Amino acid sequence: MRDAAPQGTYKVQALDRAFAVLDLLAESETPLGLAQVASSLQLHKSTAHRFLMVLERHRMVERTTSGKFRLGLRLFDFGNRAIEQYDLRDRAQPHLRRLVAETEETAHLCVLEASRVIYIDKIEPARSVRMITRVGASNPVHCTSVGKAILAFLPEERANEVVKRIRFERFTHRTIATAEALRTEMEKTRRRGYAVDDEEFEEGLRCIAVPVLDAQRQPVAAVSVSGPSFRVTAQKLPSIANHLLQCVRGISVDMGYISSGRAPRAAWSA
Amino acid sequence: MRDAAPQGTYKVQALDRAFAVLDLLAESETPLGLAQVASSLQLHKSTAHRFLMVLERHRMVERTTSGKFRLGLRLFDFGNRAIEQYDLRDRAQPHLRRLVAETEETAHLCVLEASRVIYIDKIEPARSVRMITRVGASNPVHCTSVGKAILAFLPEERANEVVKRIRFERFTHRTIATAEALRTEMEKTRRRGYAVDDEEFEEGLRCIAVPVLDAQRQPVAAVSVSGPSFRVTAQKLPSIANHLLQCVRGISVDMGYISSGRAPRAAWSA
DNA sequence: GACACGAGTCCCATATCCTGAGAAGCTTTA
DNA sequence: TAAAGCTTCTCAGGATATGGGACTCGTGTC
Repeated sequence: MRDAAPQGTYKVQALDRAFAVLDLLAESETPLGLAQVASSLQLHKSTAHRFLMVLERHRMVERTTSGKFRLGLRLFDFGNRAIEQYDLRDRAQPHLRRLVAETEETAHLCVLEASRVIYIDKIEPARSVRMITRVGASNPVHCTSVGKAILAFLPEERANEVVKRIRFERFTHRTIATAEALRTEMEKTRRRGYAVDDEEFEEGLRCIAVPVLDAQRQPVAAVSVSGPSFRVTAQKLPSIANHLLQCVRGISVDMGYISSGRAPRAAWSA
Repeated sequence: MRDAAPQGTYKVQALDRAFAVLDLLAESETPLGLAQVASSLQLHKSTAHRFLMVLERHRMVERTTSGKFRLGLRLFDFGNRAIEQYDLRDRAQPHLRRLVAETEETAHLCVLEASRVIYIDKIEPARSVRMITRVGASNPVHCTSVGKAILAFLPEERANEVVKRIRFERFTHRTIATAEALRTEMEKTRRRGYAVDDEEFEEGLRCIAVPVLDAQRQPVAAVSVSGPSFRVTAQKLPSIANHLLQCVRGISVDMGYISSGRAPRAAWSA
């Protein structure tokens, strides 16, 4: 996950180093001192020091009372701006809330980026085992319901590009391990209209997802419902899928992708 | 607001430039092309190009289908990690929801940074004029109820440091304009136990705030209720303040700052 | 109380890394 | 078809970041 090797034709050493510092602080559970940063990244301490001072001036990092460094709130600001430009999140939230109220399980909103899905939002039911997912984090497409939901409805060409980039990492014994298996799964997903992750990412966790389609009928995001396998049973899937379909329909309307008047010829109606 | 002059003893030109690019994209309503970035920042186009490519590799910016640049989702990830370390936000949320249900006005959760308050979270009532505040944004302390709430309960020494750094920018004719006036206002705030922003930041907007105190009885954050002056009337202030006090009390308990058993000798009881 | 040690801060000469001129693609407009 | 505008790419020179090292401060050890 940590891409220490900043390959790529264009290079600005100082930037790579600065982001390495931010990465390090992001991964770390606790704030880090100058010496720790310097040695972890193999930077001379005076180099590390200068970077940290500059980052601090930009409020990208801040110091705890004990003088150690952690991520700064400026990043929080940037992050919110970044997501705002999508504005999908704001509009989707009420629909997600309703979905959670109906299903009493956790709902996620995700978008695709490269060959990973990023969690844009998460709503948890009042009483539930807290899920470990974190808004802002990302997971591989091949082992998540949201990933498969988006992938399945992407135009063949783009889907292939994504699949090409997947490293088929295994998480459980059910994780899809080959491009071939993934393709059959995609076919299945298209047929039934929703994607399922049956303990493929985490033992005991079952998820079901449906894509959000834009005006051009391209998937721009996906919504999922996740819960422990004993609650999210095979029998319940169609009913949950139904709630999901209503939910994404509402989101699409709110985003102005489809008019609310007539039922759209939805992907899942095919 | 835009600090084009990157003064400070430590300097890494490349970093200042990179952050200037991010700033620019953050401020911009629409994605920008390479040429626009280059001319706005007075960078040579090939320099701007290199920066954007590197930033893209780090997913700090991304390209729209038309090839223009906007902030990338990596920032969203970093941003979430940044506030996660506070974890105040997660814990405070249920209490804020209750507060909003009780008052039917918008609630904000803020922390102090330098001489500005940063909006960590915002909850809006079901039906209300949408407030223009944005989570992640910051405002000066001297003209916000949250700023004054925190400031008033800070140890004298630290409060002075903050006040020293304030540039007393005016927003309305009621904005506090001098350090002296601010100090009297602080005194008043301490006496009554809550801070008020009476159209000092925006005409027609009245806010009331109370600090969240940690185990050492230091203010770490503040919660506010904001609404149009005709609804948030002078008569209602004490009642709203009461809800606020209950709210921050709940937050303090959840954070483990105070035990829920006995009533704490609260700052406002003095 | 003296000493050693580690962590952070600061300065400066040097080599490295970034810069920006410019040329060459590519796309849009006239 | 030409021209203008935007983006991509290359390269040599010199501004700029680098890291050695000195200095300070705080903490633990004897």
